[in-house]
Amino acid sequence: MAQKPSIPKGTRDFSPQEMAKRNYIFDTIKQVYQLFGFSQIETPAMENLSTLMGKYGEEGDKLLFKILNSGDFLKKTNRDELAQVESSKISTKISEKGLRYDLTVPFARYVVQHRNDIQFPFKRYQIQSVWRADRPQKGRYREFFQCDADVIGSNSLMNEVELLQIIDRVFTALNIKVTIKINNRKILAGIADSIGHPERLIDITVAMDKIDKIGPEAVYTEMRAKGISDDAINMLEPFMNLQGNSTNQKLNCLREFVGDSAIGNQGMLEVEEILERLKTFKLNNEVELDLTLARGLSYYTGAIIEVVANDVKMGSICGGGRYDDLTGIFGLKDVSGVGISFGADRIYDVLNELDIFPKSSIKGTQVFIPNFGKEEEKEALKILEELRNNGIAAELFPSNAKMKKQMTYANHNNIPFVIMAGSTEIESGLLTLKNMETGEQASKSLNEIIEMIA
RNA sequence: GUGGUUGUAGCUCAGUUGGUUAGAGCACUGGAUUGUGGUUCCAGGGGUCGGGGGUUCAAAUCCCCUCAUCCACCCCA
Repeated sequence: MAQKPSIPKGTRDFSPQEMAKRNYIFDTIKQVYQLFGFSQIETPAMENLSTLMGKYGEEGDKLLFKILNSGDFLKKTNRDELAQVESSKISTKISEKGLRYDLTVPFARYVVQHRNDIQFPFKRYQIQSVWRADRPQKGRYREFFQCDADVIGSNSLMNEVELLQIIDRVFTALNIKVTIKINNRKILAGIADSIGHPERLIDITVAMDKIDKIGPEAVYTEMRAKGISDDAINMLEPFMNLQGNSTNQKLNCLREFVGDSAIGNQGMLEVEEILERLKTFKLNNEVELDLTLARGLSYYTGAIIEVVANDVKMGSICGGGRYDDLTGIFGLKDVSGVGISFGADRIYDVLNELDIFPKSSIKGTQVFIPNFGKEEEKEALKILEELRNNGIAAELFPSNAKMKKQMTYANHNNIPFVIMAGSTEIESGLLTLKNMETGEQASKSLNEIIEMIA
């Protein structure tokens, strides 16, 4: 048993059937991205650690997979440091690269590096795997695919609106009912401002975010533990009970509250404009202003977006937001970007749980031809060629195995039609077509068969 | 990082208060059926019971350690 091979925790193999389903998701997303004028790029699986560190907050840094330097990496450390046994101190000496944690930061790096070749605003999409050293559980993997679309080099809120439309279209195409939650970091900053804790923005919002799960009292307790004063907590109370109110009610409450905070006001105006512009379009899913939506990634500065499936219990299946200064860290100032990311693996799990993968998404070989031997094979190859020329996916068994074995192969691979081309068929000129679902057989010419299946 | 769950055949799992040679279904191989799969019947191959240690005349079963796994929290896609 100890000899059994395995793969690292949180990673997965994908069987042919699973790949067909996954490709259906990727293709759907790709199609919508292209429809909105985004073009594709790819970046390496690994980045320099200096590119990745410090971009995702304290939690994020811990979850980075680091790659050990090649060669005798311990040479560069000195004995005193090693003796301290503090991995955080020596890790920078023995590891200079890491696996990418998301696609947004590598993209920001890409933009800075290729700024001379890019015509702004730059609309790119990217579908690649990312790695996080999290503990796996339901809907959470250590290696998973993100499908990102970002617009960089444009402040216009039209980008936010378009991204929301993309989200709506993708989930409509996939037949998943979702709630699109939006908020704005500037509103959260305004709230933190107004209660006199501008520096505790993240702590406050992360705690508020949990109100649905743990209730108001527990939220207050957590805030007190983080050093938020009772006065400030009291001021926050009206927000705790907004859940479920209409967007207008939320905005009204907010207007009173952050009216004298410049940044809060700005955020409110942005949200209002986005919602106003969205009215032009008929969306199939609800867009909800969720003032407790925070998102931990530290680079967001404006709009933030999160999508949850209505009918399945699962973490967010899509998220995103605006980041004003991500490229600034790499030396390109004043370039604002906004993007979204679909979690393909969670979407897969949702589709599976709801059992709504369309049958057409898992279509494989249409026609199977058993191999009857050297002589018959020649004829079969001609038929095969003709079928393929007509766009019909077809295959011939590579060797003259037993009929039972060959039929089992066709059955196992869900191939709907089998064409028998043995000596009797070759003599008569008519082929035997077997429908594997009904078991019926009929003599037909190749042309008739092609017409029927194509 | 914190808390819990479960480890028995390729897969899903039975296995009584510790007691002969550890079982079933599915899958696989062969046959009934040498040109017909999915249904049926017959036969067969497959296991250091996660690993190590302990208690006992005797351990899959009890105890300790360890590894793995899944789930929840945290965080997120």
